[in-house]
Amino acid sequence: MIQLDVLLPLPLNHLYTYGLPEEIEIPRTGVRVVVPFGAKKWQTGIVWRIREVHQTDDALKEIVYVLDETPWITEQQMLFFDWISTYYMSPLGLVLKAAIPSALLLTSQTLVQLTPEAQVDADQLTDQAYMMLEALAQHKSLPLNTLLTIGTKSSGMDTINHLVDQGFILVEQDIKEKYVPKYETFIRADIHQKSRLNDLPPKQKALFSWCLEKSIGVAYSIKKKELIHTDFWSPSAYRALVDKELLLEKSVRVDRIVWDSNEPTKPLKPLYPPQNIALNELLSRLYESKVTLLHGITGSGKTEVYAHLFEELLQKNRQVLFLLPEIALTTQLIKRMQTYFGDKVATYHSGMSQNERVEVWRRVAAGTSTAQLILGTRSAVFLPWKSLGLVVVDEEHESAYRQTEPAPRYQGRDAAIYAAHLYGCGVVLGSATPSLTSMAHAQSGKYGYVRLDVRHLGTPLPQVLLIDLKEQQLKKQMKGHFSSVLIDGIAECLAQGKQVILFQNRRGFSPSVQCTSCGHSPQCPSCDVSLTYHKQGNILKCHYCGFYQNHLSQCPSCRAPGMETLGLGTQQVLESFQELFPGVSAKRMDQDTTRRKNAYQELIDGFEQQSFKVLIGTQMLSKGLDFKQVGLVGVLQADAMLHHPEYNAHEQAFQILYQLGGRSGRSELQGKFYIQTYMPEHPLLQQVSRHDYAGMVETQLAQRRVFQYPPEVKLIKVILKHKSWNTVDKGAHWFAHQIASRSSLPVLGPADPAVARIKDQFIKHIVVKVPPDISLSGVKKSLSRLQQTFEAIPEFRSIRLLFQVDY
DNA sequence: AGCACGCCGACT
DNA sequence: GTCGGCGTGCTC
Repeated sequence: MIQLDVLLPLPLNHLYTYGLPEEIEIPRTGVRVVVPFGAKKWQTGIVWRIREVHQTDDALKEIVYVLDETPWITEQQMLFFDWISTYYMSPLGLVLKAAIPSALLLTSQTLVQLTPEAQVDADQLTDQAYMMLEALAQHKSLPLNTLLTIGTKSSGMDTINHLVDQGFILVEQDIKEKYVPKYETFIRADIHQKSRLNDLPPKQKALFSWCLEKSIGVAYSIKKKELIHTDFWSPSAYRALVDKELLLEKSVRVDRIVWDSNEPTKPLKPLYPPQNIALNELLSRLYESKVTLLHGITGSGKTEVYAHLFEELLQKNRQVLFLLPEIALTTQLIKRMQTYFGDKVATYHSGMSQNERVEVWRRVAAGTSTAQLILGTRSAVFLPWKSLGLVVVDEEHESAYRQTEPAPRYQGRDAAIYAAHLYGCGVVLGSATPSLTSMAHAQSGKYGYVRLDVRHLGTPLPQVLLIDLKEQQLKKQMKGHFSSVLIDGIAECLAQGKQVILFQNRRGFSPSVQCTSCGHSPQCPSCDVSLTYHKQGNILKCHYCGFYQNHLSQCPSCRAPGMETLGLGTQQVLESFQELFPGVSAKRMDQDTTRRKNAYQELIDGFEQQSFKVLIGTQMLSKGLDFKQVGLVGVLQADAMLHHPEYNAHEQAFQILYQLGGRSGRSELQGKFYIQTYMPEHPLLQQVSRHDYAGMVETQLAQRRVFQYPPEVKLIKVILKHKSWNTVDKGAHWFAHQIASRSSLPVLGPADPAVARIKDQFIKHIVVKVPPDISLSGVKKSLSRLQQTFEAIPEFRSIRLLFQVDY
């Protein structure tokens, strides 16, 4: 008997075994199957293993359908998914769910309908049963969930079961294929009917003659869409011609992702000598299938070097993965690649429709010449590569490569490195400010290191000025949150006709509000955070669970008037800016103003085309944007970044500030970079002011060594959540104690995270440090075992426990 | 993740 | 007495 081990896209840690009915042929591994799962549900899964066993097992449920002949999941992907699951301690089923376009997974919806010839005796029925049958009589068939809303809930299922027993209704599974191929209507004119042209009424005549001309020599060459846009279009005339069979329609399956451009591709730009040196070094390392760090400062032209690398591989018919932290921010980059490589370029990211994802998936699996160069976000590593030749991870230090919620909680950059290892190809990690971890690997020789440090246009690095807020306040030089130095700088810059960028790392109007008489600050009822004031709608909002309430001018606690806004957000910066510079056009860019589709691009385009002079925003501003006319970048308060409680706060602060500074002065003139701070003597800010990346690396790596943080040790975070504080607290202490007593590993916590309660769940963190001489996989195994023990304790059973590896 | 089952307080 | 809330356990 053949048994199939099936992987289901659910948070389950096991494969499920099914029998194969005799009439179904043995499928290949990696194909999709539909299996019964649970009481009355069908699920789509992937055949992971096939086994032949001698004794039959009647208790085993059987496969319902085999959906494919050719697998959607390759052998290499299976290995890769397995690695992700083990390394990041996430259920394999969730890796599958994250990896495969959901359109490939079917939905089962239980449908209920009346048995056609059933004789129903209405007197025998309960009211509920009667109402259900009535509803079914009207609708032919209804989903089970809909039917259950009729009458009282608790007895619904019983009633339905009863009706099934009596043979009045039928219950069936209706599996719908979610992936819908796209069809387009093509038209051709019947040339043999040309003689009838003159008998036609004018509208039809015009349309038909146009089509005739287009149809010469080529059948079905006219797209209906195209026809609609001509001057001859008339729906009624068209209908008439189709009815007379003068025009013939044909529906053709088309790809969604064709690059719709007739522009021929352009040759690559020639490289400057330093770029050429970097390219040659990268090429020589590439074929050793190693990881190389390309450390290229802002403006050094890394992208052109990548393009030359891509060309080299595309010519050899190899596939290339170009990973980007966020695709929304990279329209310029995609366009640039398309002008070089045309339809070889395809994108893959969460913003695409599921159907588009499937199209890309198919092409990558088939190894077609279109979609050979994939520009994608982290999920693109899961594609079914056929001949992967190179992975480039741009801005490798970006935290957006890490997925934290939901599981699998993986690091896209590191996953890409493992994938490259699996497919036997090289990796290039690019950044102007490489992560400390990558830098440490480069120093130890584990990674290759290529430096590209000449700004090819000769633009000098910006001049950095640290503005001491304490001193400015003493001298009464502050106007709101702007120091006079900054104001003067902005005024001078604007006078020169240049643009200004202002950075404030917080969204909303201000982080919180507080009563001036009793100090009361409205809190979220479900999370341990103060509500944030949003001027739009005059509301207080929770950034964690979305709760909001009206902002009251009277204190809800002491009834005194005078609720004051605290702290500083982008909205407030914009307002004070406009008070200081009336008439100067300014806009803000943060999550609130860019949530709408295309809003981000519109802002960027507007700023680029100088339709406004000042851009005020959050972190988003530091990401690879290229504005030619920015003369000054100002940071309103650098201190909050440095006080962040994460172990890598300083590394991240440096990266953000350094990249921000790079936005200033991109053409021949030196830009200005003003940073307001209460701690101008802070070593990290000093390093920022000297553009001293190397110094920052040295200091921070030394600190990490002393305090035992990555890359010195590996970190695993254990997160516990429960609605009762007592329960999580007990559970977290138990867990931390067990790790400490069963191993010699350093354990931090249990500790409260910055926000200790979200959506009514109390949260505790435990951090396990794994030194290099201890097996990481061994530690993970014991943690998983400990989790099982933990979950067997009744008191702790309802605590949600999850792991974050290399966070 | 769903979904059923079972236990318990709140109402016609 | 039923209704519906949620906590718990299972899915080959």
